[in-house]
Amino acid sequence: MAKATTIQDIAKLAGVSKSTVSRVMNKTTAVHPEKAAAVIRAAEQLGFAPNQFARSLASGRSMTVGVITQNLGSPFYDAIAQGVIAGLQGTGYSPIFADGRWDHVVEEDSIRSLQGRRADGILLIGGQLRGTDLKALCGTLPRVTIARHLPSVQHCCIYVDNVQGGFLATQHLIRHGHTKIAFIGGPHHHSDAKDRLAGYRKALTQANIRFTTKLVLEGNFSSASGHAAVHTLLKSGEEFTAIFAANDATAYGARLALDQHGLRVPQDVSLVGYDNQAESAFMIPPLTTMHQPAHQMGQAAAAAVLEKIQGQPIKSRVFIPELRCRESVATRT
Amino acid sequence: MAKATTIQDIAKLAGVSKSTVSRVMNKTTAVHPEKAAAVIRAAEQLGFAPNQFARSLASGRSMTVGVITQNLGSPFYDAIAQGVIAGLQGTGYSPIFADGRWDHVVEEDSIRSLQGRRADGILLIGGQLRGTDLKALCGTLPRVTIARHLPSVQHCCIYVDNVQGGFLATQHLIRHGHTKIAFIGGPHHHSDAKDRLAGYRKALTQANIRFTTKLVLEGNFSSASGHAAVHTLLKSGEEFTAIFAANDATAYGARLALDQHGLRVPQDVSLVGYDNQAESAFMIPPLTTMHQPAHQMGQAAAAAVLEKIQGQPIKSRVFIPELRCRESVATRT
DNA sequence: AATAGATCTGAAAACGGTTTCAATCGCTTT
DNA sequence: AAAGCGATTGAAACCGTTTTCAGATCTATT
Repeated sequence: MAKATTIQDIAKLAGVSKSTVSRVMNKTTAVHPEKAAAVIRAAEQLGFAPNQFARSLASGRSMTVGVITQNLGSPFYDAIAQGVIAGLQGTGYSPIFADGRWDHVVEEDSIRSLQGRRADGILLIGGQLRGTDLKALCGTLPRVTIARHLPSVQHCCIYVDNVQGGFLATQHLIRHGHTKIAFIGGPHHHSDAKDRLAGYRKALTQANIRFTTKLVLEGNFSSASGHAAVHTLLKSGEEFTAIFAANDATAYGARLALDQHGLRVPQDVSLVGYDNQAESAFMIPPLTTMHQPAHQMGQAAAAAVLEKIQGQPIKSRVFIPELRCRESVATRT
Repeated sequence: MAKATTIQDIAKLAGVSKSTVSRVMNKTTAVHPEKAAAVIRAAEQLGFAPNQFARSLASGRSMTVGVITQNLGSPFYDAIAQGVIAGLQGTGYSPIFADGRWDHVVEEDSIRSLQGRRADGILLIGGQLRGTDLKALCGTLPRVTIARHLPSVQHCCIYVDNVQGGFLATQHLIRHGHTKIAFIGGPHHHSDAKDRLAGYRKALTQANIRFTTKLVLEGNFSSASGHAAVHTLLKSGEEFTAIFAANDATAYGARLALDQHGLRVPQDVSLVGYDNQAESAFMIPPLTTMHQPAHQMGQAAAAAVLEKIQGQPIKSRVFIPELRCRESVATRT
């Protein structure tokens, strides 16, 4: 490509010094209107796009915030990312995304790389990093904000209460008269999955329903795992009248398996999902599920990093998922 | 944060010059093993992360490729993005994403910003920019690669053949004995939507089936629009035995509307989607749809930019979507 | 033993901006 | 008319690397 135009070229064309050009571009100091106009004209004429690298190097600010998210491509984390993008819109800061893939090694690499890119702030969404590691990081790193529940880092956590979500979903089923409720969870080491399971147990306990491991199946948040789980559940012979799936994708798989076994939803088996994925409203029947304010959360997180970058202390904030009642739950008579 | 450690700090600690440190870090020139070891030790001890800005500024290479995609959050474009990420993995280049949102103003802004970030290459996926604008861009910009069909820019196009896709889907329906096939499309100005419609017409013509506008509905690629389209279609009284929806999301909406009107799929109405979204395999019944090799395409596109950055000419490449037969199409007897 | 390469190495010049500092200018104030 | 002030301005330093260039040290040849 042709050599990019620099501040210097503009200075020459407009007949001023490069300092003045810089001032016009950043509006840091008043310059004579006439000269300013000349500079702007020159800039337009030459199609000037300031070199961000030089800019950041000189100013020490990168105007970027690094976002480490998990499972890019999954509805929940994508929605958060959208929220972050929206929250950063118009603030002059741009996000740089990195996928932690729920792997603390990948995560550490990403942080390294973000560090190299001199992100002004870092947003950690979910992930496997242990509290102690995080503490260490918080010391050396710019300004970290965490979208995840972490007891050891009380301040600066923004998260959605997964145990409450699991509780609410299960309670909804119980209120419709169900007592034999199966739970198809996520990987057992996954914090979201663990929390939702905890919520499920809490609801059972509160309603004096005996908890049995025979009704909890391990999935991996995929439709295929939901499908498989229903097969093994059915084969086990354990009775159940409802299923709470740890996410909507799992619920889809479960629903298909049920259909293949001639079981109707909701007449024979009630089904509740988690995530309120866009497709859920159009399932047959439309799926009752827990809505997570992911977009809102992303925006809140973005706002929080921004505050933190400006040196303000930020407050923790927890979001509560809401039940979206549709047609996949029937009353057990 | 504490001032980041620089190459200079390491030089001092290791007792060498910063040039040497740079050489060790980049392996550009052999240095005495002993000194190299000292440098590495020092770097580790100080937790050194090279400042990418300084690096890029000095070298003139940013080691990034800007990718302008459309509709972040939609399955197809997300899958492409994943492919691009995969294709860039391990090459030393990182992607910077910007969402063009199918709006040429946004698109131009994004290109501007990417220009400022001195992306070494630019990948344009879809979008509204006109051929002439693109030509202009190709002149001034680094190395642009286009994932989209553009007759005016013959070289360097990577795309999937949407008219062939539309043709194949419609043909599948025709082969199953359907002649009254409704088409629920996308916005009429959307190139993908237009192409799929063209494919639909082509299949009809080839089979000597009269084309009628009464059977083509305009949607916007959302489930809600598919839902609405089926309502208006049914109200119109126009007969039909099959629906080809321009994407899977639309098909989901259509399928629910059909169900609400007591129409069974596929016994009463056959349904074909487009995209092979992950959820489609788990619909009731599993949805027959056109699979687009989005991930592969993303990888191919990434490979292409890389080649282009290295100054090699790249060849255009067109991908053909494949039919994924599932259970939403029945033979019309 | 002298010389030509071949290896290493450090000094210094970019890279393209921002920012500090001091100087100039035109007015207003005494 | 001299002094003081605020508004503008340019020169120069600096940000942390890479990269060129030339010098220095070794090794191998004659």
